[in-house]
Amino acid sequence: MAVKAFREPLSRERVLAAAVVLADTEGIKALTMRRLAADLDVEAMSLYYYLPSKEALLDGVVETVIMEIHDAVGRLDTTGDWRTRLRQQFLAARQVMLRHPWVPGLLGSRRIIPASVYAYYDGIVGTLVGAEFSYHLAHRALHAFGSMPLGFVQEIFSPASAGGSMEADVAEADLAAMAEALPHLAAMVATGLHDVTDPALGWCDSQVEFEFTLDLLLDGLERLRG
Amino acid sequence: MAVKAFREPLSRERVLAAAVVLADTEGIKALTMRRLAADLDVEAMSLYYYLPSKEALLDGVVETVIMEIHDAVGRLDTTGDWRTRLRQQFLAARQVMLRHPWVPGLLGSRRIIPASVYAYYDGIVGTLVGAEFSYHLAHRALHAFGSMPLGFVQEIFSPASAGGSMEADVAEADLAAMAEALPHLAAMVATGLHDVTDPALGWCDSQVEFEFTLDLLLDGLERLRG
DNA sequence: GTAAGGTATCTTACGCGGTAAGGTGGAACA
DNA sequence: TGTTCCACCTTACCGCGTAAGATACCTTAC
Repeated sequence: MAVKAFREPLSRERVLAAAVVLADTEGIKALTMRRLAADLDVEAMSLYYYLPSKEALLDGVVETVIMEIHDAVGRLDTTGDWRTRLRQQFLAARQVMLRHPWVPGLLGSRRIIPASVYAYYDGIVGTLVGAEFSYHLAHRALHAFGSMPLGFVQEIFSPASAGGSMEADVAEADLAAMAEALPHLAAMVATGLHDVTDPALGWCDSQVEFEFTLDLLLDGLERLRG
Repeated sequence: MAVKAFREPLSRERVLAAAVVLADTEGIKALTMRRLAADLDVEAMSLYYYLPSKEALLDGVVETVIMEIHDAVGRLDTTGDWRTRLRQQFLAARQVMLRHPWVPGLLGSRRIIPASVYAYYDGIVGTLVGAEFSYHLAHRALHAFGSMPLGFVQEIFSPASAGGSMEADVAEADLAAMAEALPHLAAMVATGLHDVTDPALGWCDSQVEFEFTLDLLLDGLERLRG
């Protein structure tokens, strides 16, 4: 008689957690129902006992990561003025996103936004109006922040799934030819574009770039405040 | 004898143009090889004579839209200071994007960036350094702009494919319950969030929001310039 | 003990997706 | 009159999400 291989029973949480791990380790494209089931030592259709569809799975995965951000933000201390608090908060979110570089793309494809996102943004509005922002300006601020509260910015060059940095691309291309066709970009690159230690969430999305843009916005809003 | 139905021969350009039209009219999900072929009165595999893969098709489609932006920007007059020029330019790009609301999502999923994008950004750098920006600040500016040169911003709420506006969502939900769980957001909505005439590229991505954020960035950069 | 019912998982099968491999008709050229 | 090449078609495969239903196991009731 073979030893019965007991396995942890499934659950919505276990499935979602495994989905996040799978996306983290092998990319979002590897996240298929069959593959996820295999990772859980189960058949694909068994997942449908806990999730009605793949769309629901992806929604759940997004929600899982949002919760991770929410938790990270909740652990921050809440002393300091509005700028300090939001700055800390967005940077903490960014640390979470760096662990899940496939989230921005996925988030952009969702049709419905989990309630936890609304709760998260509600807190941001609370911080702003608590600092004498009008609701009107707070609303504008939310738009201006874009995806920064969630820890990322739209990156045109080299999305998360790409391995190559611009430096690599440039190295591949003929630099001389580039100087001819793209004189200004070539000059910019030549002027020492980066030290390139932290490609992180896409091309050039280093800590300093994120912070620069964030501060640009915070400064501008500070001037309009009150 | 049946009348021979002559049809325009295929070409890469014709395929790409048809793909853009298909995505515009029925959404990016309808853009499959079989469906696109059917629209062109051809079998799916025939497309592979002009394009090596679906990925290449999508790359080509993106490139097609970039060219459309490039052309629109090329028709603008180039008098005025750097702010005026870039502002005009980004707003012109936005008009193109409004015709192709599926592009932001698609662009985010591309692995390689068409050369035309680099050419386009080269012009922006040219404008900036021509206005006494250092290359360093010009680089920062490019990052700060994010996807604005291409005419859109990262929209967390309600991506392009979604039909619902936040107002609709809010109307569906119990407003009283929302006031309880999300007091600040509820207050913001109550304060008359929008007139909601132009949902356009996603939730609240109205012209005024786009311009507000753009001006916030341009103002900040102007202060750092020179 | 056994029958009934519910819970969690598996089996099978379908239609649709991208695309590999190779076929075919006609025009161009020898 | 072949031969070649171009443009398009036919067939087929595998992986995907998932509908429908079977099945093993565990309770609970009698």
